[in-house]
Amino acid sequence: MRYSEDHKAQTHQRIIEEASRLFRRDGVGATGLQPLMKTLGLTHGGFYAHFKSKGELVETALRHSAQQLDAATAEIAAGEAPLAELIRRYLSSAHRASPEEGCPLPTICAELGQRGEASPITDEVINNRLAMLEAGLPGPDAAEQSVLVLSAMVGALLLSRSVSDPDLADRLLQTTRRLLIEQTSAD
Amino acid sequence: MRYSEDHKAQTHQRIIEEASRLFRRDGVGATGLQPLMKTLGLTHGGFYAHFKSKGELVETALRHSAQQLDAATAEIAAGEAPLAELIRRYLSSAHRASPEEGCPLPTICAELGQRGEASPITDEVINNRLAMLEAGLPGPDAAEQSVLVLSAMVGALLLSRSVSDPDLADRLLQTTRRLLIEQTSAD
DNA sequence: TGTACATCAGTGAACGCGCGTTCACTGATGTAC
DNA sequence: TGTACATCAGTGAACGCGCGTTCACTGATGTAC
Repeated sequence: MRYSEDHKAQTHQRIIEEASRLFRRDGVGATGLQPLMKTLGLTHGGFYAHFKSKGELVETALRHSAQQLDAATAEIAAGEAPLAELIRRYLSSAHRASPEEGCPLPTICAELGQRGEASPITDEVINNRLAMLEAGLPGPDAAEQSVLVLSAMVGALLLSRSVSDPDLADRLLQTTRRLLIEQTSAD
Repeated sequence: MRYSEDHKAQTHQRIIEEASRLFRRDGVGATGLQPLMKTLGLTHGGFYAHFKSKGELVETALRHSAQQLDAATAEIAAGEAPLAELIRRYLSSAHRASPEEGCPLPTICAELGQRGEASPITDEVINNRLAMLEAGLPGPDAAEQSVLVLSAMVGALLLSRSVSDPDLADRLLQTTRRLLIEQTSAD
């Protein structure tokens, strides 16, 4: 082989990681393969030595985002008051400002949802998030509450990111955060 | 003029209405001017007799969607238990199945939010929705509750539309609907 | 150890396509005489 | 009332561009002898 032993595997991984970031930041449609490869210091032709098509990369990158998210959540779950901490971080200004490192749901859902085909990965991500929330929720209706909490978190983050007035953006995030934390600890 | 008196005004309106539908259904980026004009039985060149650019149409069509939404909400507000009815309709299967006739927030936000510039129209739409919800909410913290309710509605609709398993889609919609209605009437 | 060869990750030009936009034009209508 | 002209909504070819994808190639490396 041309390069050192696992050079190809490393490049493969670098493509996935950068794609995972750009898809979340700009959306899948707005992320071109040419700019993506250029970012990695490569030319676009080489892409097809790694993936059959852009669609395959989308699938793989989305799965990568989901794994990354699960890892971050698991870390939080080890601490104390994990649910409140999870809500706090999800609805933080940091998460609002860095979609490329955060939850793929707000950015990706609207785009992949309606048009084309809805990938079963979305179901998987949502079910995972629901299960994690449910584990932290008290009471017999934890399963149902988890749906409301996830909806509110995704919705508030999405709205907050779309707004041009920074005060409104903060208010959306902070109010939802406060009410959700109150509500889930009081239950 | 070539055609009857207000022919141009009619065409102008037809472009806005069709664009308003397609932008909500497919997203702004995925809606081409050429297919749009073809749908109306026109050729694409004529578009620029009506709008300066696609961006101007986006602005206008979004405003149209917002007005349409306000009109529908005002109608509900005239009936009894308007808040519960509003939540019920927002989180209905009909709304899930017909994004082209519904709320522009889930489809449009993710796309227009981060990249490019966030239009102040989004702020306007969100502020309007918050005000309407607040009017229907009891208690002194109606303003804060309205933020949670809107976030949960938008989030649940978005997630429900992105999912491929119809049972999960229904569960997201129905659970959020039931909990929100319970919560807002108990308050 | 030194040379000849095979491998294959990455190169970069080229493809067809649809996009937003421009522009010279057409031709049915309303207006002027 | 009948004819000549001006208007301008809509036509359709053309533009440059970036997209996803293909493909003949290059050249540094590992392997065989």
